[in-house]
Amino acid sequence: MFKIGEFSRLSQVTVKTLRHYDKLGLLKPAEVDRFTGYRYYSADQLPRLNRILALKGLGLSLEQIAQLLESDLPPAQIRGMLRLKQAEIQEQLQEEQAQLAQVEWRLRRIEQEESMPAQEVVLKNIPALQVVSVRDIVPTFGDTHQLYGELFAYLGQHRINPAGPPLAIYYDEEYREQNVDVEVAVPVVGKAPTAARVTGQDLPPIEKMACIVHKGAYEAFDVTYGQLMAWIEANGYRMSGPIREIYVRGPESSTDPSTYVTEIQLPVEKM
Amino acid sequence: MFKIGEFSRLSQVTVKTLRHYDKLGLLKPAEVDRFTGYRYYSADQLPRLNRILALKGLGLSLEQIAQLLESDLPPAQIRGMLRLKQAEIQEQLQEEQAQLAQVEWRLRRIEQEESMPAQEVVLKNIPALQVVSVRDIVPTFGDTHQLYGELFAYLGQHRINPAGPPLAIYYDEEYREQNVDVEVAVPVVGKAPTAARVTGQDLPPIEKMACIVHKGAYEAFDVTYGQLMAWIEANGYRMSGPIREIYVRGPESSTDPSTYVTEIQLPVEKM
DNA sequence: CCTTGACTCTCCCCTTAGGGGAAGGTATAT
DNA sequence: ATATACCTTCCCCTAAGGGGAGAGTCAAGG
Repeated sequence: MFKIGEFSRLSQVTVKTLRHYDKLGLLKPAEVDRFTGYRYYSADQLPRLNRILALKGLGLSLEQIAQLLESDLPPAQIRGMLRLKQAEIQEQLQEEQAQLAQVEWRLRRIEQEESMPAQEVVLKNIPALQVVSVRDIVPTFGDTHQLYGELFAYLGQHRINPAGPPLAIYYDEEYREQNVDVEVAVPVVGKAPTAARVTGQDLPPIEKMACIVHKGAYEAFDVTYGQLMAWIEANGYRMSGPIREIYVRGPESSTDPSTYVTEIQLPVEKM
Repeated sequence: MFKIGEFSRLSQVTVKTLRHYDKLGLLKPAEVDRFTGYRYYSADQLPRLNRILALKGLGLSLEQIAQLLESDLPPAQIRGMLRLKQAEIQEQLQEEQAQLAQVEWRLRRIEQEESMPAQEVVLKNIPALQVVSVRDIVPTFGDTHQLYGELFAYLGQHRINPAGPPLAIYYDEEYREQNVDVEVAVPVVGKAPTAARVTGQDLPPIEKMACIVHKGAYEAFDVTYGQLMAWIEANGYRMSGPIREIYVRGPESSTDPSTYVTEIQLPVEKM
C-alpha cells in the first residue's frame, strides 16, 4: 500500500490529479483510513491508472473514460465512441490546418507590407433570413434604386416595419455592368403577403459565408471586393453562391456617404 | 445606433458575447445610457468586431487580441505573436496527428479482436531520479540478484532508507541472455556516499518514456514486452535509450509471484 | 393612459481538468 | 516530545462564454 504521494511518484501523476480522479470515481484508492481520510493505493491500481492516462492521451474526456472503464458495455459502443472521436480529431485537424494557413498568410503580408489591412474577412455561419424582396434584371446598377422604391412603397402600404437594414443580392455568375440580375430585400419579422412583384420569402442559410465590411462611399467598393477575393484565394476557398450586400448604414440612415457602412457577404466552400 | 440585439443580428454574434467583450474592454458600445445601462452600438463598430472575430479565428486568445488591437504596438511584436501562434498550432497539429493515429490503431485492433488489451502503453515525461546503484556485466539474468545483495547491504550499512521500489536498467543495445550489462538501483532522498561498487547518482530525465505495467510472475514478461514493442512500432516511435524495469511489487513486498507488479519503461523518440 | 410582450440589465452559477494555497490534522524519525 | 514532511478538506481560479433568475425598459396597440 502506498500513500498518495508515493503512488504519485510511482505513476508520475500529480497528487491533485489522483484526488480529482478519486472524486470523480475514476480511480478510488484501494483503501481509505476511516479516521484520518488518508488514501492508500495498491500497486494493482497502476494498470487502471495507466489505462486512464492512455485514453486521456486519445483526447477522450474523463467522463467518457469513466464510461469506457465500466467494462460491461458492448464493444460496439466502444467502437462508436472511438469513431466519434476519430471524426472529431479529423475535423479539428482540418480547422487547425486552415488556421495555420491563415497565420502564415498574415505573416507573409506583414513582412511585405509591415501593416495589417484595414478590414478583416471573417467566416460566419448565416442562418435563414425572413425577408420581403423584389428581384429583376435591371439595365444598369443605377436602376437598382427603382427596386428599392417598389419595395418601400409596398412596406408602407402594408404597414410593415423593417426588421433590419436593407440588402441586395447579385445573382450573376460573373460580374457585369449591364442587365444585372439583382434582388433587393428587407428583413421582416412575420410572414408577409405577396404582392405583384414583391414576395415574402426566406433567404437560405449559408454555412460558410465570407464577410467583409466596407466603410465609406460606394466608389471604393472595388478595393474591398479585391480584399475579399484575395482572402478567398489565399485561403483556398471558392465562391459558391450569390453575393449579398447589406447596407448597414446607407442613404436611408445617413446623408454623408463617407459614413456609410456596408457588409459584403460571399458564400464560399473549401476547394 | 443599434440596440444590442439588433447589433447581434447584424453581426451574427450572440448578445452574451457582445456583453462579454464589453466587460473585457474589447468592444465597448459606442454609447451606454447612463440611466438604464442599455448598450447602443454604432455601425462603425462592425469593422472592429470583425477584426476581433478574424483574430479569434486564428486561435488567439481574447487577451492577445486586446493587445493586438491596442494598435500602437510595433509590428515586430505582432510578428512575434503570430510566429508564436504558428509554432503552437504546428505543435498542436503534430499532437493531434499522433492522437488520430492511435485512435485508428485502436479501432483496427477492436475490429479484429473485439476487445481491449489487458495493459496500456502510456507516454510519460520522467524527471531525473536520485538513486544509489551498482552496475555490472553479469553472466546471466539470474545473477542480477547478487547485485541486489550488494546494494541492500550497502543501504543497511549506511542506514539509508529506500525512497521507492527498486529498479533495473538494461544497457545492452540488443537483447542478450548472457553477459548482461545491467544496473540495479534504488531511489534515495539525499546525496549518498559512494562505496566500492555502489555509487550515488542521478538517473537522467527522459522526455518521452513509453511505459507499460506487467502484472504477475516474470515468466510472462515477453508478452508485455511484445505489447510495448508493437505499440511503439504502430505509433511510429523508436527506442532511444536503455530499458528500465521498476519492481513496484516484487519479491521484497510479496511472496506470491502472481501478485507482482512491474513497470517497464522504454525511452522513445518520434521516427 | 395603460397594458402587454419583447428586450435589456445585472448577478450568479456552470462548463474542463485540475492548480494554488490556507488551515488544520497525521506520520515518522530523531 | 518535537520537528518536519505529508496528508486532509475547502475554497477560489482558469477561457470564453451559456443558462437562467429577477427586475427594469421600450414600443406598439387598445
